[in-house]
Parts: sequence; structure tokens; C-alpha cells
Amino acid sequence: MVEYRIGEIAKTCNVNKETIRYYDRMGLISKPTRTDSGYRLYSDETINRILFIKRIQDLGFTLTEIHKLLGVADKEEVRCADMYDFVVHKLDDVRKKIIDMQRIECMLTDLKNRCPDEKAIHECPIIEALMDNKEKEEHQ
Amino acid sequence: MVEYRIGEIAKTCNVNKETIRYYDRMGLISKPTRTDSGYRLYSDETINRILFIKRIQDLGFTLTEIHKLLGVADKEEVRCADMYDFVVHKLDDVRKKIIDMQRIECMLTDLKNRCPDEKAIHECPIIEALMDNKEKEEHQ
DNA sequence: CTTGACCCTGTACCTTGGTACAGGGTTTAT
DNA sequence: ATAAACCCTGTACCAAGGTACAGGGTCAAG
Repeated sequence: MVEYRIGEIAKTCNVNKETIRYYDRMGLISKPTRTDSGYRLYSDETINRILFIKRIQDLGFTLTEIHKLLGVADKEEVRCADMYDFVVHKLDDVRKKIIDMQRIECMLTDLKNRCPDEKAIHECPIIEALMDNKEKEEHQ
Repeated sequence: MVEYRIGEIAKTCNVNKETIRYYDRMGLISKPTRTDSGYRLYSDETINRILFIKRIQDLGFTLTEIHKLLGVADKEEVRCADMYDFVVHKLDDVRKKIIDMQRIECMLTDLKNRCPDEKAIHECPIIEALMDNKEKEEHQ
């Protein structure tokens, strides 16, 4: 079995060496074997795992979630059901977030549309709209 | 003009006292007057400003952006044009983020759909899909 | 006159996902 | 044999938006 030093792994996976040590500390990758002088030695398995981590991180999973997930994946039994639940749960999260963002989009669009064509006038309808609890209070 | 102590303001605005001191330090609210013993005293204006901050924070603005925005708003001239640009820029951001999230949603949905009805089997299609660079490598 | 509820400042700490040294040791190439 | 390139550990630091003390002062009620 071929073994690689941290720098090679970093280059292959396109991550920082420090990131790999960080994943090591966090227990996201299995403990490497070491040379007599203490250098870390990793196998292809770790390359796959790092790429896996990066891929699902892009899907919006946090490292904590990934950690849990990998724990599940490493167990072999029931792992499929757990994975399924995990993905379903995350999907739910993402959908909620999208709805939230769309709400924000609406509000911003609304604010934008309040602006007349002549943009350099003194009263700002945007500020007024946001400050609508101020309405008839003091102006100083 | 009525003046309130920090605790009252905190209760009214439903934020922590520490948060108000933090906003004070950050220059997000105007410097309070003080009692002889150093207690902060705020007016209604500050209540409105804190509520304003909270409202646009919910719209996805960071405190740094809000700081800039309030600076613009306090200047009175050109403020409307700047506000407009700000909102347009933020709207763009939000739209990009939504598209991103929708891409993630698609991928998660795809992963979910790979699961057969019998969920407790040993091979996990989700893990397999995510690990597709592993394919014919070692199983140990 | 003392207890409890306030308030003050200053500093440290939290989370997340790393990055950046400092101060060493090792290996490889010339 | 020595310099460059690599590795090690341990610690501090980054953004953001606060929170949590520690160690003190102040104010109103009983």
C-alpha cells in the first residue's frame, strides 16, 4: 500500500497542510502511521475521505455534521438509514433557508422599488420605510 | 425628553444590555448622556435606531454594512442615492445566494432519491454517490 | 444601614474553519 | 557538508456578533 506525506496529500486534495492537521486533530480522518522521525503517512483512503469531506462541505454540511455522518458511515450497520435521515434533515434545512432568503429578496425588491427615478433627492423612501416606527417622532 | 437607562432600553428592544454597550463601542448608536455616577441615558431616538438595526440585520445586512449605511443616512445629502445602490447591491447578493442554495437543494434531492424504499440495507447509495472517486478502490 | 437590583469598565471567551507563526528536527539534492 | 525543502508541535490569531465574568460603584426599599 502506497503511503503519502502530508504535503503530497495536500497537493492532491488541493487543501492546505494545516487543514489536514486540523482534520487530524478533529478526528475527521483516521490517525496516520508515522515514520521514525514522526512524519505523518497517509494512504489513498485518506485522500478519498478528504475529497468526500470537501464535497459534502460544499453541500452546506458543517464539519460537526460531517463528523457525525462519518461516524455513521464507518459503522456499516444501519448506516444507510441514518444517512438517509441526515440528508432529508439537511434538505429540510436548505429549503427553509431558501424560503427565508426569498422573503428577504422580496423585502429588498420592495425597498428598491420605492425609489423614484430621480435618485438624489433629500427624502429617502428606503430609510423612511425601514424607520416606519419613527413616523411622527422628533426630527433633530 | 424622556431618558431611559440601559436596562429599560434592553427590555424595550428585546436585546441584551451587553449588546447595547457593544453597539455603543462600535459607534452604531449615538453616545448617551450620562448621570453624575456614569449611568448611560438614552432617548427614544436610540430605541428607534436599535430597532432599525435589528430589522435590517434580519434582512441579511452585517453590522459593518449597517454602520456604513447609518453613516450615509446621517449625512443627509446624497443619502438616497447611496441607499439605493446599497440595496441594489445587497439584492444581487441575496439572489446569488438563493441560486446557490437551490443548486444544493437539487443535489440533496438527488441523493435522497437514490435511496430505495428498503432503507436498512448495507450498501448506502448516498455514500457511494458521494464517494464516486473511490469506485473500485480497496475495501477494508 | 444593609440587601438586592441596578450600573460601570475592562478583559476574556465563545463558535467555525481554518491560517500563521515560532522554534525546532529531518531529508534530499548538490 | 550544507542549504533548501520538507516535517513536527504548540500556540496565537482571524472574522462576526456578541456573551460572560471580575471587581468594583450606586440607588431605593425595608
